[in-house]
Amino acid sequence: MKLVAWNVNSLKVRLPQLMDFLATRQPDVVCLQETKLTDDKFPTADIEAAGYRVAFVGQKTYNGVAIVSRSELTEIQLGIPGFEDEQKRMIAATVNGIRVVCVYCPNGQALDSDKYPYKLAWFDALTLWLKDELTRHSQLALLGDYNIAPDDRDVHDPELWKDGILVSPPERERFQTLLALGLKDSFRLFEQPEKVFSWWDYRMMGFRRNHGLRIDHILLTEPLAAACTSSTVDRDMRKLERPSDHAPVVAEISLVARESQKLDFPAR
DNA sequence: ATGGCGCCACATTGGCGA
Repeated sequence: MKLVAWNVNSLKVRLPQLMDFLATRQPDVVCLQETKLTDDKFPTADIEAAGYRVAFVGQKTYNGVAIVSRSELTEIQLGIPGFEDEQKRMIAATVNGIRVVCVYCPNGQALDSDKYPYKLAWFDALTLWLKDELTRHSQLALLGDYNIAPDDRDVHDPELWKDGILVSPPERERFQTLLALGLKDSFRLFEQPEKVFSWWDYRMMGFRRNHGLRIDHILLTEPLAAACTSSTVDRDMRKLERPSDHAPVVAEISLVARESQKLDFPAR
């Protein structure tokens, strides 16, 4: 089972790339961020014609998230329960027994911006809800654009970014708090090359020079982490004409391993 | 290295992203 998170930076502009991605990569689940579309403009027909189902929630100009899936989507949740928010940044659904949580976490803009405390509060609300959600779902995947580079290994030039937005200690603490819920960073389950990133600035030839950050992540609960066979970044999508500034991140789960896990360690 | 690029909207410039 192939799970993907991709910040498309406008689904209107990137729809042809998404259609090509579905046809060539054959993913099972794709979590999209920054669709930037109101629900009445969402391209449901195109996605269904490609053999996928989709659940979405969006708004004009900013934010917007969606889950594209080969299999049925049930228990769809829009927004973080208990957290009042105009911004459409979270959608969750159950697919093949896996609770899929798709997030577009706030950017924060700058440490002295009003958007920064909002970012921290948003993560706290997400964590509080996930803690509850995890009591009901042993198989949960948290995918999306976290807008946090967890470690200096995830930053092209740690000195340049030191203590700035996306890497500040309070943000990194929020990421660690998610891991402390029992989630694993799928990318770090495997030996990886150095300087693998998921986002590169459009300016200054950021991609060509690999001046990037790893801020898009797929976190997995233990049963899914044990069944995870690979976690990679699909850099080829960043090489296309008119690319998103983010590349898709991909995790593969062995359904056979997942099933044997369930037999070996039944839910308590 | 202040910006640079790309996307969006009550647009032809400014806000925002990261």
